Order: sequence, then structure tokens, then C-alpha cells
Amino acid sequence: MLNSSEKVNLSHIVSERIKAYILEKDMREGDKLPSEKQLIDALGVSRTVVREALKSMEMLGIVKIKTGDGIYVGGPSLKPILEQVSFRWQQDERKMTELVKTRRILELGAVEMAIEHYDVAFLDQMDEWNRRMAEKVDRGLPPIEEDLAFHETLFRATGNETYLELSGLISDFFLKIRTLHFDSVESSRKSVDEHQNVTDAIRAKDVARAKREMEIHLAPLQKFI
Amino acid sequence: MLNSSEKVNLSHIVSERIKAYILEKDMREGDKLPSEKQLIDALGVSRTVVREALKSMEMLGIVKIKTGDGIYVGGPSLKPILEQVSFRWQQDERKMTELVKTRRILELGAVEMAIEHYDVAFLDQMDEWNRRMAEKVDRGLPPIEEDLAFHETLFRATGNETYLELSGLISDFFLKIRTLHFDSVESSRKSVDEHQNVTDAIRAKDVARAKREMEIHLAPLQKFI
DNA sequence: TTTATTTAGTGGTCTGACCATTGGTATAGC
DNA sequence: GCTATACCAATGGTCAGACCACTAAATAAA
Repeated sequence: MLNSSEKVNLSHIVSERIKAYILEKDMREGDKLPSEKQLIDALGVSRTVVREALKSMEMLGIVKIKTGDGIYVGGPSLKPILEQVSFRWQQDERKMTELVKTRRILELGAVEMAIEHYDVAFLDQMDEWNRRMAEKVDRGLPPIEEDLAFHETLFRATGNETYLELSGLISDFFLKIRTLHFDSVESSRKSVDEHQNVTDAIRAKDVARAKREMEIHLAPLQKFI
Repeated sequence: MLNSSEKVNLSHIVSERIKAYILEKDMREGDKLPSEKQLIDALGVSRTVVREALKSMEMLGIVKIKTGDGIYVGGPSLKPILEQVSFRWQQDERKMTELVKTRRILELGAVEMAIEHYDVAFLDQMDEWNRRMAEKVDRGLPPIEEDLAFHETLFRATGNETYLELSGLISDFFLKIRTLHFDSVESSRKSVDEHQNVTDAIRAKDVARAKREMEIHLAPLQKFI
């Protein structure tokens, strides 16, 4: 009764063994694992069990299965967790307020980290997206992809993949919303200017100003709720 | 171009269908899903596919499979998933650095939101955890749970469940690390004082000071990497 | 009513077969 | 000798059917 908490599925055991194998051999992303056949022979279980274990691990991003080729070690990623989180969020979209506030923190943090990391290439890319955004606005089209791309590039500019993943979740959610009730031409034009201000401030490595500009940019969202 | 990245495994499709089914029927934790047999008939695929899909979803915590009973909708707990995914992170220095920096942003954001939300009950609770933490330190024990509880309560104090969920991921990870190489008695005692300073500043609704104190508290982590 | 037993249904594992995709190799053509 | 093509062996994807193990609920026994 003490140890009863351990449910012993064979596939569970197998996946643990494979994880241990990865650690033991100190394998990195992209390294090739033994084939299904080899795992079957080595672990002495049926193909069913091995496959279920691998499929589960693939869903978690621990391994990556390539048809006709083999099984490879996956990269460290929050993605599977976030997928699960977003799946839950769809059940009640009343979390809007919370998401808006969370986004604010993340965007402001991104500004700070982007300045710390500082890679001009990303800033140029942000400018480019903003240019395309302005172009689309001029043609009277909703610049949804460009807007999203601008912010995503900002998160990339942090040089922090974990942060990018975390933030990507939030951004995706906002994209879906904005697809429904998109902004007017005037507000879009204002967004372009605000983007420019943020980028400029980051370029000048002025953390306080960059944050201020980002606050201004996000302010309308707070009231939108 | 866009769709080429989408590898269409049958089991992947099936898991999507099942997730859609859960959303569609607005099922909650503990609700019973159709049996394997029913899913096989309804989706027109082999048992292998259904089982692999379910096994993957179980690993993600979306469903819970009970032998001899049936399949149930899982709860929103992310811990088990984190357990599965993060086993390799400690090896990855880059990932560690990213996590530390991400945590910093989240904690500082929490301070800000906690002051905005301001509920004394949470502050009292934080004091209580800190008191217990001090107690444990005095007895020479590592105050791991108490430390985590303090920070979790801070996240709760934001009144933002989404933020709590997101942050919980990061915090839990740090807990596991600290379980291995826990801090010395002196540094633990210092942590208690720092916690107190943070709480006091929040109580005084002094955002700047609260952030500053939190920065001080987290600073050692940055160098730890 | 309470307890023990049976039973039908469910998930767990195994086997063996065949298909689809991939990467490398052998071959044909230049 | 080099390149392009065809081929092949290995690997993962899917399927079908069988049998085992477990659970909960119906049934029988106390």
C-alpha cells in the first residue's frame, strides 16, 4: 500500500529506461537512438510496448520519430506543456483579463532582455516587419501577421528560447482573437508608430523609455476588456 | 511550405479528434470517455492507432487510463508533464540560464501584480510560510517546501490564475534543483530575511522597493549558473 | 442486509503480417 | 571519372486477431 502509487505499465517502464539511456549516454538533440527492433531485443518486450512508449515520448518532445529513418533525441522544450495548457484555456475564454495582464509583463520583460542581449539583426528585422505592416495598412488590409511577427521577433531578440516559447503561447492566443475583431485603420497606423518608438528606444538601449513606449502600445488592450 | 512541417500520423489525427471531442462535449476532469472499442468503431482505425494516441495523451495528462475500467478526462495539473520533460534540462546550461532569467521576469511581474491586486490575506499567508521556513532552518532542515510555498503564494496573490499556472512551471523546476544541492543554513537564513523584505514592501505598496528586494533575493541564482 | 462469487467489459501485451517512406548503394549513361 | 537513375534493405506506420489482467457491477450465498 505504500508503494502502490507506482502504476507499472510496461510502456511506462520502457520510456523510463529510454530516458535513462539518453542521460547515461549523454545524448544531445539530433543524436540517433537505437531502432525499434533493437529496443525490442534489448528490452525484451513486444513492439507494441516500445512503440507506445516512443509515441508518448514523441508527444512530449523527448524524441523525434522519422519514418523510414530512425528515432532521434529531441530538444529541451516547453512546447508540450504549453500545448496542454492552451488546450485547457480553450475551455473557458473568460481568462482574457488575466491573459492581457500576463502579456504585459512578458512584453515588458522582453524589452528588457532584448536590450540586454542586443543583436542589431533582430532590430532590423523588427523594422522590416513594421515596414510591411505600414504597407498593408496603407492598402487597407488588416496587418495581423505582421503585427504578430513584430512581437515575435522582439521575443526572439531576447535570445531566450524558453521565454520565446512561453510568450508564443500568449501571442498565439491574441492572434486568434484579433482575427475576429480587427482594429480600425487609424489604430493600426498608431500601432505602427508605437512599434517604431519601441524599436528606437531598444536601439538606443534606453530600458526605461522602451518600457514606457511598450506600455503605451499595450494600454489600449487593457481597456479593451 | 506551411503544411510541409505537419507530419500526419494517424495517431496524431486521432488524438486531435479526441481532444476536439472533449472540447465539443465540454467534458471536465473525471468525465468518462468512450472505450477503446467505441473509439475504434467511431474513428474507423485500428486499435494500435487509438492506443498510441491515448497513451500519448495520457503522458500529457489530458486523459487518464484506468485498467479494466475506462478512459477519463485528466486534470489540469502540469507537474507530471514537467517531470517527464525536464529530466534533461539540468544538463543543458543554456536552458538553465534561460530559466533563471525567465523566472526573474515572472517574479518581478508577480510583485507588481500582487501590489495592484492587493489582498492582505495572501500577504499574511506569505508571512506564515516564511515563519515556518525560519523554523525549519533553525532545526537545521532544508526549507524547500516552505520556500516554494512562499513564492507560489506570491503568484497566487496576483489574483491571476493564468500567471500562476505559467509561473508554477518555472518554480517547480527550481524546486527540484534545490532538492539536490540545497543551500547552506546561512544562505537559507538570508532568504528568510529577503522574503520578509519583499513582503513588507508589497504591504507598503511600494512597487519599486518590492522589485528591488526581489532582485536582491534572486541575484544569487544568476551567479549560480 | 451483508458478504462472497461470478461475469461482462475494459485496458495490457503479444505476435505476425503487410504497407510506406527513407537513405544509401549499385548500376547505367555520359 | 562523374552524375543521374533505379533499386534495395532498413525503418517506422498500420492492421488484425488472440490471449491475459484488472475492475466494477450484477448475481448468488450467508
